[in-house]
Amino acid sequence: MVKDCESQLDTTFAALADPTRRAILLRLRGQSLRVTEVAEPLPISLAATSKHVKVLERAGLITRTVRGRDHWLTLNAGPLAKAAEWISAQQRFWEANLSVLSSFLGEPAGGRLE
Amino acid sequence: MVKDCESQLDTTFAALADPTRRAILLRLRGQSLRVTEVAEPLPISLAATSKHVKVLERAGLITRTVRGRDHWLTLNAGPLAKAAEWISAQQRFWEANLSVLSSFLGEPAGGRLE
DNA sequence: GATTCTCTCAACTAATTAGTTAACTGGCTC
DNA sequence: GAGCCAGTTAACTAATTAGTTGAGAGAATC
Repeated sequence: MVKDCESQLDTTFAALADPTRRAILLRLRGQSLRVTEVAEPLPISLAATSKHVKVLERAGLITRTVRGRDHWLTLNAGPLAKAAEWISAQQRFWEANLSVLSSFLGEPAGGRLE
Repeated sequence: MVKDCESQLDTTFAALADPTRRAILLRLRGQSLRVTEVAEPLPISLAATSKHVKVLERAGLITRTVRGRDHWLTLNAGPLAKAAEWISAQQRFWEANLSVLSSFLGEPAGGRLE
């Protein structure tokens, strides 16, 4: 399934919106873990963890390597780079926008904002 | 309502997960717009747009200034910076993780991943 | 003051989501 | 092969979400 940039951002940001999934990503920094190991500190069932892992995998944020009965999970930063790119492109206009805001604040009431 | 860092990330990423809301943020780069103006190019109703605006506002990504019957919307990049920070903190470990992966790939089958 | 314009809110629907428990598949180990 | 271990899947529930239409509040205009 080929996913366009827009819908990849959808799934990436949606995956990052859940604190449990962010915790999983944080724990995978610098180490590969099995699903059970990922689930261990979490206050939810293994089945629920398995679902979160699947969401992260479908978002391309982690990679699964099956070895026998163990599923090893590894970080995959590609989509993160795309997300960071979107945000920084947005931030590039922040300064310009701040000046818009300040000119508005300094403007007499009734003036147009642009 | 004071929101801790974690739940702020929740609402920020959740707000960014919707393509309509990202489109709204893109359109607000460098200009303030009224809700109707924001809604105009969108293929949804004004009421639906109003809801998206409220989501963005509650996430702190935009600021609303009411002037008479017009609601002027302005970008607010604070939460974006927090989100970018989280991602870049995560990316800081990408290189380390790549080396983990490559050592795994070069390892004979059956070896441990860490 | 009647009308029009801007925007929100209420009520509803359909779809998605995070969680549960229980059952199942497949691999490892006595 | 009997039993255990790792993990997914199925079926269900409760909550949330994105959208609709219709009504209503307030401000501007004629």
